[in-house]
Amino acid sequence: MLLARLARVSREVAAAPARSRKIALLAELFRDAEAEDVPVVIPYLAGRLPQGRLGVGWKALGRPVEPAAAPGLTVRETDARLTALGTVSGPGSQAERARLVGELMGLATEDEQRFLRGLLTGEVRQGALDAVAVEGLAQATGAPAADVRRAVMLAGSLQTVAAALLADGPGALDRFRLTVGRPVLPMLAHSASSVAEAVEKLGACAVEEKLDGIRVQVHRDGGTVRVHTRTLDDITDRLPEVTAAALALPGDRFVLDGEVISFGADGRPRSFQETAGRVGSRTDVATAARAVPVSPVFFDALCVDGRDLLDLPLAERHAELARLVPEPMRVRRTVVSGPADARRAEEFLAATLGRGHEGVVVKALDAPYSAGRRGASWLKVKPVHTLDLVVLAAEWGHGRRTGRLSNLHLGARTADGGFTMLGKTFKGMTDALLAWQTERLGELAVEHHGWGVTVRPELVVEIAYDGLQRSTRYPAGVTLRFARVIRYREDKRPEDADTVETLLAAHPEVRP
DNA sequence: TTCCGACAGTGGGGTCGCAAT
DNA sequence: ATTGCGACCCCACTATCGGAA
Repeated sequence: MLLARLARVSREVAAAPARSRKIALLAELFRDAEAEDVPVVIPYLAGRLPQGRLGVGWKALGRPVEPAAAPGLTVRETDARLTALGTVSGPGSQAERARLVGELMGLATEDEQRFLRGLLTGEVRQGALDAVAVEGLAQATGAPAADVRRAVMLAGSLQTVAAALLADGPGALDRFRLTVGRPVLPMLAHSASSVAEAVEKLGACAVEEKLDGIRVQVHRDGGTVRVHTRTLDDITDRLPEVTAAALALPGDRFVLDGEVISFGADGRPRSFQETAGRVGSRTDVATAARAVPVSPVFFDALCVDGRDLLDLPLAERHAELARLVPEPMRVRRTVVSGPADARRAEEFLAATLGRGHEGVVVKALDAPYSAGRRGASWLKVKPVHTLDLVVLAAEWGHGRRTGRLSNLHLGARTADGGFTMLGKTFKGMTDALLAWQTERLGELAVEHHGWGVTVRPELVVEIAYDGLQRSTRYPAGVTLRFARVIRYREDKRPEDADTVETLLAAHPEVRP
């Protein structure tokens, strides 16, 4: 199959607003793909490369290359060239990668170049990723969409399921069961603004402490342990403590879900930055482990003694977890019978925050483990802080925000009457707000740049954030975590904005 | 008919590893 | 030795479609 066909379908998918139309377009393409092309066609139209990321970003893409006049690239040749590109390393590799990318682009038409750039940067912007591709695959093969989706979650891979399905038909889906050693996509949580709201929605529930670390899925099959991240990356080699802990448990074949976090000598959790730095270290793991030892803390069991627990209610899965994993290696929790009991949940949240943790996750006791989904039966609750800050600049948006000033530079007042930048945010804006701020900031602009505008520091905006973290990028030595816009405060003047001093005083645990 | 669940898009900051300077 | 890029951790929020209620 020619790459040009994929590029054209991708453009049509992007242009079709209806999800059903996107699915139909993908299904048609998948039906026409030859068996050898399937392992490439499916991920490409789901906006991903089968090889994963190749070390090519905007810089390596470089200057535009003169496009080919007529399409000639096949899907298979493209894939072969990108596979070769992915193996390049060592001195001179950046230039070599750029050369190979340029060579490939030179063989591609303008349409194909656009598609390839999207794939390489991970931004195809066609309004369809894995979920829509799954529906398309189901339609192309006549298999029930729910069954295909479930197989993908259990396989942790769309292309594995696609290849099996197109080769052997819907019967192949039965092969995809929870298997120790093969990671499944983890269940995720929605947010709730308060514990009371969460308990109101869920009824009888468990309230568990939310640790600010790295999500892990741990598989043990006899003497073999594998540790995977939320995106199913294998990080076993970086976390010897987790392997040791899993091997010490009184079970032979199990899959556990939990968090890895580092505790300080005082028993309190270290900052997310410290834990993440440790988990990210892979060159000298032994040294990193001495400096920042980590502990696994589990909250769910997907499989125990080889028995699949996914469809059991949380209450039963937790009973299995408690049988296998001793107390200190489990997340603290309390069980609440319903809204009438919500005060106990509030107290538990307060105690959890007092221990230095991030918040809680409220989970319905009767809910199964919805692998790969952001189920409504898990609700996280974290305290939110707010500040009044001043807009110092704004950047032009991309995609659907093209032509709008989007990303705001946020400043806090300093003692000398000036402002210091604390970070940026693009979150929390409606289309109407984007239009309004584009207009208003245009009026306040003092300098126009390619990236946006700097403005007179006059507009006050109320910002929500999750906490402070240390920063080497910003002059105050701190930055806001997960900053988002609540609303503009036109009733406030810049001299009413919050100061760096009050901000630092509110977060004594963070020292710039 | 209205409501709501699921998705995709739009980017944020930090840290590490690696190659280039 | 330092700098810059890319990958991958953490993530919030809005718009939209389409099925559920």
